[in-house]
Amino acid sequence: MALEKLDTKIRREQIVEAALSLIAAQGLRSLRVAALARRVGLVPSGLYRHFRSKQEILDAALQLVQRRGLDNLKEVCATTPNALERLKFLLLRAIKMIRELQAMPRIVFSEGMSADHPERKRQAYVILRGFLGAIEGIMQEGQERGEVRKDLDAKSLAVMFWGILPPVVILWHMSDGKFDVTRHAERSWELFSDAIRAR
Amino acid sequence: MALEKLDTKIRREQIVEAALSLIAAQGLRSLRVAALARRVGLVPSGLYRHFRSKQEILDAALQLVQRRGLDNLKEVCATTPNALERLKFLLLRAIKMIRELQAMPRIVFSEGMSADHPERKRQAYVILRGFLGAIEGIMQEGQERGEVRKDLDAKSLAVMFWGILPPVVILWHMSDGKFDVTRHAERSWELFSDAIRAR
Amino acid sequence: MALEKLDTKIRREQIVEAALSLIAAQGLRSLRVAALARRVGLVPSGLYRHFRSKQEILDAALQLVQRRGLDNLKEVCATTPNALERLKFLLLRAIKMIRELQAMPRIVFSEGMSADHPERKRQAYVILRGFLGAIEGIMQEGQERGEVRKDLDAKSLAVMFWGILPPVVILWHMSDGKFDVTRHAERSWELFSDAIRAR
Amino acid sequence: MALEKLDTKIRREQIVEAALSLIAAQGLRSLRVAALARRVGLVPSGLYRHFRSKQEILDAALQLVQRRGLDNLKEVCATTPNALERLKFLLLRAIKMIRELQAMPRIVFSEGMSADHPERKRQAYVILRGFLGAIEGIMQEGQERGEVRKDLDAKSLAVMFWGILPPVVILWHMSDGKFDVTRHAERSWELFSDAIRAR
DNA sequence: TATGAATGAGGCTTCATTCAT
DNA sequence: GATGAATGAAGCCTCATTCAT
Repeated sequence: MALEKLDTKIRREQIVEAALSLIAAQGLRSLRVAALARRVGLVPSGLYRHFRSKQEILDAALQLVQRRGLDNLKEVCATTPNALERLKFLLLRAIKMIRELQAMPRIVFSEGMSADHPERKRQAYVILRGFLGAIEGIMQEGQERGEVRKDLDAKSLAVMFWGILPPVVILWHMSDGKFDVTRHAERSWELFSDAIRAR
Repeated sequence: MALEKLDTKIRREQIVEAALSLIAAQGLRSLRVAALARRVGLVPSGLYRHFRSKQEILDAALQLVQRRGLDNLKEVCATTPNALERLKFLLLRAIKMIRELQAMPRIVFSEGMSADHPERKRQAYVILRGFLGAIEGIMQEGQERGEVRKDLDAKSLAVMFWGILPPVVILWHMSDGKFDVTRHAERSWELFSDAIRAR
Repeated sequence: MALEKLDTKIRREQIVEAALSLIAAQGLRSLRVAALARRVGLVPSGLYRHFRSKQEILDAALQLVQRRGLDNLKEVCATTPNALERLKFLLLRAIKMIRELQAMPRIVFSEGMSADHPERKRQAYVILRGFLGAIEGIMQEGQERGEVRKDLDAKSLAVMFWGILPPVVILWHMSDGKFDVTRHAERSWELFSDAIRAR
Repeated sequence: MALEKLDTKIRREQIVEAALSLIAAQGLRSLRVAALARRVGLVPSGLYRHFRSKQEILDAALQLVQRRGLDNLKEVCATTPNALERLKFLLLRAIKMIRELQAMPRIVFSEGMSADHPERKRQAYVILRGFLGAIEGIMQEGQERGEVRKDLDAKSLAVMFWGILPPVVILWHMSDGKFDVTRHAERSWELFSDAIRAR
């Protein structure tokens, strides 16, 4: 219908964005190239001019997720040197992204990840470890700066911090958005930050 | 091949168990009736003597998950009246079940849940809320008995407690079992129980 | 359940009768051995003690239909020597049988007849021709006895007479029994008998 | 094999035509999408580009049958105002169509009609009643114009006239085309038209 | 004689992908 | 760059039938 011919670079972005959005809505395994094509105003076969396969689109989506996450981290770190503040901002951003772009966590938790292609599962794990490493860095800095208790393992704390997200996402999804994620995240954060704050 | 004829009651158990196991390994959406049949030494159509459809198998799996969870709760509550001890035991049991029967969380988080049949999504949510309610009850009792801080909302605490599990499961799965779930769960528990313990 | 062990002869009759009844209700192609078995209080595999295959049951049903038809003819012919009266009685009996045992026409018209096994199609044709032949005989006698017009071909008249039935059955079936078959058959008969009556 | 790509409009026609032809040959219940696809030089899944399901193909076939029947009626009515002539032409056309496109009656009589989807049975009945209504109209006009006996019910006459067809079709089919339909139809018509002609 | 578990062929449909236009 | 027809693999399920008990 549209028959609007767009540059491949623009198309690739559109497609990946649409993929993320659909994954957010329905999960990775439910992603159909037909639905994806429709979303960008194309016909299924049209996608194959821009990507060699569905897999390639998924790979690109994963990379986008990584890039966004890292951008988030960078921006947050630029805002304040305080570890607890950084973490709080990070959490808020993540929560906001859950609403806007729920795909981010879903693409990472997704079962499709493993079943289809162990390759991508590994890749997702690498990405996740990257995040965890970055958070661990923040934790360590916080310990060095006397903001975070030193008797706790920075690595464990990083996992715990990140761990606030999954249950929130799950409840958000299972309750069809009725569960108040922001409130719960805030309460979790209060308890958690109180518990790890250096006294 | 096998042609070992077994009673339908036994077969049903086998099949549900196998389904849970496959879901644990590959996710709900990846569950194929062919694989399931092979697992129990049957031909695909053979399953249909014992269940009317794949859906029915999934329903049975969900019910089994629920039953096991409730049994866990009951047994744990019978062991000790102390809220924090109950929760700790509950967590340990859950962690053990993650190893044995990782399907339990996955069948609940699964994206397939929603996409395929909203019916089952709702059902899963009901089950989850049942657990959360039970945990909330334990928390309240704990507050009344002076074991748990009274300035925190029991409902939120229940969600937070349950929330220890999802990240653990995810990491366990993504790391192909290399992530040390027990250790992490214990550390999370220590931090959490310290934070909520009445002073 | 029943586990009532019955003589094979009785069972065979039961089964054929049930087959006819089911065919009457749903058509030949829709006949399932599971349904058939249930109808006689047996389990599917139980049928195979009495018949070697579904085909054999169908063959037996066809033969029963033939036998009943011939019995009808014989009885009617015994009642009166008058051709038109014989035909009228025959028609009334057939109509009554459509209600009671609609299978008779259906098994003959059935599409399954041809598709599955040309053998049976041929057989059904033989049976039908037998009936038509008998009716033709009645017509000829009627012509000889001066009851039926002699300028018409007895064979054609036989087909026309028999031809009253199919549309009646079709309408009966399509209208879910709401179409008044008796009335229509009577009117058809009046017109037809008037038209062929010797003047 | 063929890999001849054809326009969807053409394909739809081809497919419906092929469906009608296969139904004519083997009956509605015997229609397999594999056979249908082979007939039009496609692979089974190829049909699904042009129709959403087998049901849809069947619906289209039914509509085609209706359209053809109505076209017939219209053309015949345009030829002559005389009721008996109209009916005769109509019969001849129908007989010709039985040869060409025997599916037309079969799709209407089919048992599959009822068993599979009561919806379609109802639809077929509506179509049939449409025809019967049209024929009734012709009869009434004929009565008004003094061509047809007024002492007979137009509705009944319509059913009787239409009723000439089913036995003809059945015999044609059961005899594998050896039964001379044209001759029989002509004789039936003579008897019938004589009987209803106003004197 | 009857049961019920098991089989294998075959049915409809979905979906990622290819290819000529 | 985009379309739309076609493909083939794979998925779920039905059903007649066999066989040990």
